[in-house]
Amino acid sequence: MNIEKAWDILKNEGYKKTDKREQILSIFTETEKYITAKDILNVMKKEHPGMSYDTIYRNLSTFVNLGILEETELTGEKHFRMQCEADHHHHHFICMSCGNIKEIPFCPMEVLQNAIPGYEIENHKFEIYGNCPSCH
Amino acid sequence: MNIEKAWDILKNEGYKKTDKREQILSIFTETEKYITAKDILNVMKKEHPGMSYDTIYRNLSTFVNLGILEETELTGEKHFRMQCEADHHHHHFICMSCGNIKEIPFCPMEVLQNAIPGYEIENHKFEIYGNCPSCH
DNA sequence: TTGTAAATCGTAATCATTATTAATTAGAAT
DNA sequence: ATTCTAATTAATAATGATTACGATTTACAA
Repeated sequence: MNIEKAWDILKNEGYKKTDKREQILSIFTETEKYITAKDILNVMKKEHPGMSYDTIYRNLSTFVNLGILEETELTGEKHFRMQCEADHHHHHFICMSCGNIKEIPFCPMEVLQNAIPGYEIENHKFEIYGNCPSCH
Repeated sequence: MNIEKAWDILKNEGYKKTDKREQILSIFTETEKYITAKDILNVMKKEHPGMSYDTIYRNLSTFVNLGILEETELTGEKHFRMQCEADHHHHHFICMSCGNIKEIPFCPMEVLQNAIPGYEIENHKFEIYGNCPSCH
């Protein structure tokens, strides 16, 4: 996902083009990591001292709903990152030292469904934490 | 895990036997579901109107540290349940209708480590949500 | 250029959780 | 049984993330 694609989606859904949205999106293009609402505020308030949390949370929520961002819960806080381009379903390894992520080309769901017949799987969470090779 | 076993652990670690702890533990023995601090307060304040959140959170934290309870993060809240007796590592299917859980006799970690050589896995989260056969 | 709905600001409210202090209590020692 | 002491609890306040709200500003279509 890149900024142009994000704007295509936003425009298509009738959302307006604003500086704040542009800036929030650009922050996400500059990192691979999962970041928090606070991280975004810290960057943005340099240029816009009167930046409101409402603006950030509202837009993050919009972006997640439109599939522009993906969201996960890490140690009690919501973390966000750009939705992956990948057309295939996948999961992430999250490095606890540097915060970078690695795509895991593997999903245990097919195997799993056979293990619990009769159970209707609607969603799943599969995240792996540790240290990446460069932080090892 | 049952109450007697829990008290063995607590006594062994020097914790005192109190009514509040007894009651918190007994609530957990009466359900398979993951429940919140608030759920516990709601039950306990019927008998002890002046029940304190501090008591609940402090004891939940103690119980988790001693391996009496297990903890998970569901929709932004901490949820708890009795630690499984099972001596083998496993995961849970969580029914979104009735809240009951089913043990999944399967963990994708062995397969996974081969898929990302060089990455040091320290922890993982693997939870499956959906509807169980009786809620289907 | 103007009108209007959308977006933002500034701030307050909410919700879960943690911390603090004083009072109470379990269990050991006398 | 009584006393002592550290552990536990009650009551309440503080914290931190997130959500909500009224007033103001802005994007953009007519």
